[in-house]
Amino acid sequence: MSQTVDRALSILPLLAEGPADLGRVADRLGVHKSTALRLLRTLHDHGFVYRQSDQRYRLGARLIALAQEAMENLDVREIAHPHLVRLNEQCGHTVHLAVYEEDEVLYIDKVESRYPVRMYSRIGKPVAITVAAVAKLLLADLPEGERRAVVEKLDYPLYTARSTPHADAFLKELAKVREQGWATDLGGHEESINCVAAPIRGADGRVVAAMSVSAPNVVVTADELLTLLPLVRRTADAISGEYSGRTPVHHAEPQHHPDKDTP
Amino acid sequence: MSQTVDRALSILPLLAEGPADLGRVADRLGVHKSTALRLLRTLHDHGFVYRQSDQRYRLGARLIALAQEAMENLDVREIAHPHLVRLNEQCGHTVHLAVYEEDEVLYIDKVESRYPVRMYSRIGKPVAITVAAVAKLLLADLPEGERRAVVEKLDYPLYTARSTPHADAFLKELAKVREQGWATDLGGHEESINCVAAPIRGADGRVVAAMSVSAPNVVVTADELLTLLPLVRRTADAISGEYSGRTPVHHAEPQHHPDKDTP
DNA sequence: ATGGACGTTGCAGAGCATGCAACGCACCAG
DNA sequence: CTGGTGCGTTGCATGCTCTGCAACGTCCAT
Repeated sequence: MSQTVDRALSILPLLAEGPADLGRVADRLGVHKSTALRLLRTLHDHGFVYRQSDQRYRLGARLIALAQEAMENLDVREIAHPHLVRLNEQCGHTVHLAVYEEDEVLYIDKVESRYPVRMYSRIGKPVAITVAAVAKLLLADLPEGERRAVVEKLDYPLYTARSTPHADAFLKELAKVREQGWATDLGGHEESINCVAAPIRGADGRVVAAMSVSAPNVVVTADELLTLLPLVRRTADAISGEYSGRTPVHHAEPQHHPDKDTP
Repeated sequence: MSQTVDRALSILPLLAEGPADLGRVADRLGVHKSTALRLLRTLHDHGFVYRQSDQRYRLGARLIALAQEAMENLDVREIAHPHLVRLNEQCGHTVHLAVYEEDEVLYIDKVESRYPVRMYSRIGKPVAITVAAVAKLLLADLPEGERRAVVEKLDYPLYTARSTPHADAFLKELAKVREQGWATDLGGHEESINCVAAPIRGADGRVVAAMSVSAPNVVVTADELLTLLPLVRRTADAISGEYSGRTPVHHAEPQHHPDKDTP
């Protein structure tokens, strides 16, 4: 809508690929160098880009700080975190928390597995939306029309032989997931990794987030993982209760939340 | 430099404080509602802001994803991480990694204490620059002129009785730190928390990052913490060596880095 | 009903971003 | 030393694009 801002914002994903010099930025934007320079300067003044010693531009610190604030403000995350930790203490596996936002599903919290074999994922990274168990739960709860629209325009990469192959299959899966109130990903993203997930609901019953437990085959089989389902669901329900204000919050675990930072 | 972009970017920190509606954004920016609307729309199209169900605007998912990429691109972080983990395994305390960037010092990695009493801090949050041990190391290494300039324009909040009170004291402290090659924060930020920190240097000897071990008094006294200094310095030196390409990288620990994400 | 609060749209005017060309600078090769 | 090339930077005139206004639609509370 606003050309100048549009161009400026386009610089950021570009720099996310790695540092770039002025000429490169100008080229990629399709504008004159002087134009790119002024945009970069403005971004720089706000701390969104940083000029490293070799004069090339990188993404800046303010961006990281802002994103962190954005996550802190997600109150589901704050409420859920102790529950995720407790679940991890009980089962030992990696626990994820994810939300849906405009065609993307995104991890907003994670507790690492206590087993030596861990999986790689990261907070803030968009999830493989067509296969992830948490994504299924979040999409399954969208209103019919929006769900169809989103599902239609997705790509369906075949990560493995068990990946969701196309929109139709995905819609069927979503229907099943909505029906049963939980979801799995059995080797759909990586052959050897299984997940089981449950939804977190707000006061109005809408799914506001989803959580999952993931573990590689070498640690537990899919069947064994499924035996954790009741526990996962109970945890998710507990979070739902607290989030929607139904459950009085009982601080069971050693809390640590004076809002201060320390070196 | 560019008015439009400038205004648009100013919206983001504003939204970081919490969700805001159109009128509020327009007021805070000092522009007409229609102007604010168009800026917000542009930000929205790029995923930097998100419109929640009550029509108010929040920071969006792309921002989080971008910041994550920005951090991944910091190669010090990648190299340092396994070392930080190992250090944490050895001493059990919270380990931090921080860098300096344009008048700010910022945590870019953290390994949580294994003791039940933890401290609160977060990756991405600017550090209390006048007292943090890592900040002292990073500032101490700036060129004379820049260091003075930065130190002069800082605020010196008195978090505790031991906080650095003013610029002069800080300059003295920095001189000492530069001299000895390591730094501490003994209750300067929070009365009961002590830190000991060491610098990580690039091939040219410049300090590129700093790491610290922090622990509350109730777990170890300041003196006990200081006995960890050699270990902290060795760790920092190991990272320096690897970062500057002097040390052949030996993958000692169970690595887990297929660049994929999983639910 | 009716007023107010809020988001949205079309429009005309001008403020502001744009591209150009010229400059400064570092680096390299001759 | 000198000419050349590749970079970032600056001043300026042109006109595109952003701006504020006013009017409209909607929702909600009075």
